[in-house]
Amino acid sequence: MATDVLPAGEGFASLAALFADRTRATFCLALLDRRAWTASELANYAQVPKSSATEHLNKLIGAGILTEIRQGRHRYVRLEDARIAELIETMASHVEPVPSNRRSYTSITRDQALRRARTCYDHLAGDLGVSLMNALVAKNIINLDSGVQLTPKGEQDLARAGISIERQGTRPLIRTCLDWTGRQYHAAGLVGGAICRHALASGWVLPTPQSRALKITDLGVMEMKRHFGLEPARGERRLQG
Amino acid sequence: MATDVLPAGEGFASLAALFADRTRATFCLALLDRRAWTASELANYAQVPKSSATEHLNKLIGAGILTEIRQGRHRYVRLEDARIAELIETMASHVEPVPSNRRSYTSITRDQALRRARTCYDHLAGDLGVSLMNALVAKNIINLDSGVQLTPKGEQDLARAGISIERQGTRPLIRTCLDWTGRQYHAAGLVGGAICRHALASGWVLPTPQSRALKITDLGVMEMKRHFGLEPARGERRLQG
DNA sequence: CCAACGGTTCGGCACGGACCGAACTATGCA
DNA sequence: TGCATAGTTCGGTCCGTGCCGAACCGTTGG
Repeated sequence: MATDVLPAGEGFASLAALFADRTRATFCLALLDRRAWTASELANYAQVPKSSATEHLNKLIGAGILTEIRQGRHRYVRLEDARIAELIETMASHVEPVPSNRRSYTSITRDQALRRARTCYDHLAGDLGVSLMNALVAKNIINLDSGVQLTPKGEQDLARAGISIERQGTRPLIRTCLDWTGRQYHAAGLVGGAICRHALASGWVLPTPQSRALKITDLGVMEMKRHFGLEPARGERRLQG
Repeated sequence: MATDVLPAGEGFASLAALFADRTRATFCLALLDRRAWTASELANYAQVPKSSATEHLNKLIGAGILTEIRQGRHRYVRLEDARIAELIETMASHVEPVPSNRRSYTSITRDQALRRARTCYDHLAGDLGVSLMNALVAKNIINLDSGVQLTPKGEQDLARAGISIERQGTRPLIRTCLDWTGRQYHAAGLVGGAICRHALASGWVLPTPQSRALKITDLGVMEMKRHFGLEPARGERRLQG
């Protein structure tokens, strides 16, 4: 009869429509790596203007597929939860050629490199940035008792390592900056910048041609252990935030 | 880099697009009951013209979501396989209000009624039609040795039950007709029509107002058991084809 | 203060695709 | 044969929505 209540074809179709766009689908597949990506990174990855990315992200966030974390002028997004990730993986596994939610080798290694160590503005990020942050706290170079602050002892320790902090301008001495994962922080501000500059200048890390990824040298491993008590982030070391 | 191979956002989006239409979504949810539906039934169910239904079915079949079974002028479709059904159920379970892939009570009971017994053209279908067919074979009223044929004994048995078969026109004496499930057959042709006519005339089954569903009466249960050895299809009796 | 940069808003454009009616084909039955 | 019905094809219309550029906003750092 015409008055029958139809099953939720409406809602079902709406859900599917979220993924029925090439760009949004590309976003979601990229986000399967469970990292938090910035809007620009996704836009660049999917080859669309930032304005388009914004619109797509609004839809996906509004529908509860993604969550956002605002961090200064950055907008990090990631998959809402494990259920969503599973849904996307299930759907992706039905795609013809190969159940490939895995990516190309170069893509994987590039991601791993970025995840391990990279620059963020002018400071260190990635696993390296996060564990450096932890080490600085452990060694009482900075403390988190009220906000985040450089300790007098910390300033001496840094100076002994060859890193002098020149107070200048309005830039805060030290700031926390949200890492890619969206769960952990690394050090920014004057201190973060100074450490990064020194690490590059001293050959602790090497820049990579077309990327923000950094390569940690043997010298870097040694020196960072000596000055900051930093353990090398070998293999798949995991840190909880 | 611009030359990077993007993950299969393309195929992923195409898959999602299949479900991103209200009508196709309604079809798929309806088909979750695993029955084979005809194109007209789906069109009627989703309240769209048959021409639209045809187009949607072509897409879904072309994409491997549905399979079709052509039966005379009917086009039965059902979900391709269990994997597809699971995919749809997974997606449907993410739809907001309630993980409702179940349907309204009236809808369920109407389905059950139709599933149990109904007319198909002028003959009996549904569980009743299928088990009647089986009973007719068991009692050697018809045999399936070469095609399907009415036996001389069968013709006498039917006459004794008050059902006389008048050979007339070009309509075949007996035919098989694919049932809703797409797996089993019931009896059509002159014999099928005569049995159905007699069942209605004798009060073995009662028609239903706005539906092709039939209600089996106590008399019908008794008589069909007596004449055809038909066991009453109580409760959820399942028959394998 | 200014410059640089990440992100947003807005308006216009264009394309896809869902819808529908009407004519047509094919099957089943009299 | 003819009639009724299931399904298909075709053409036209219309709406949604993805895309993009340009101007704008807010944060960061100098």
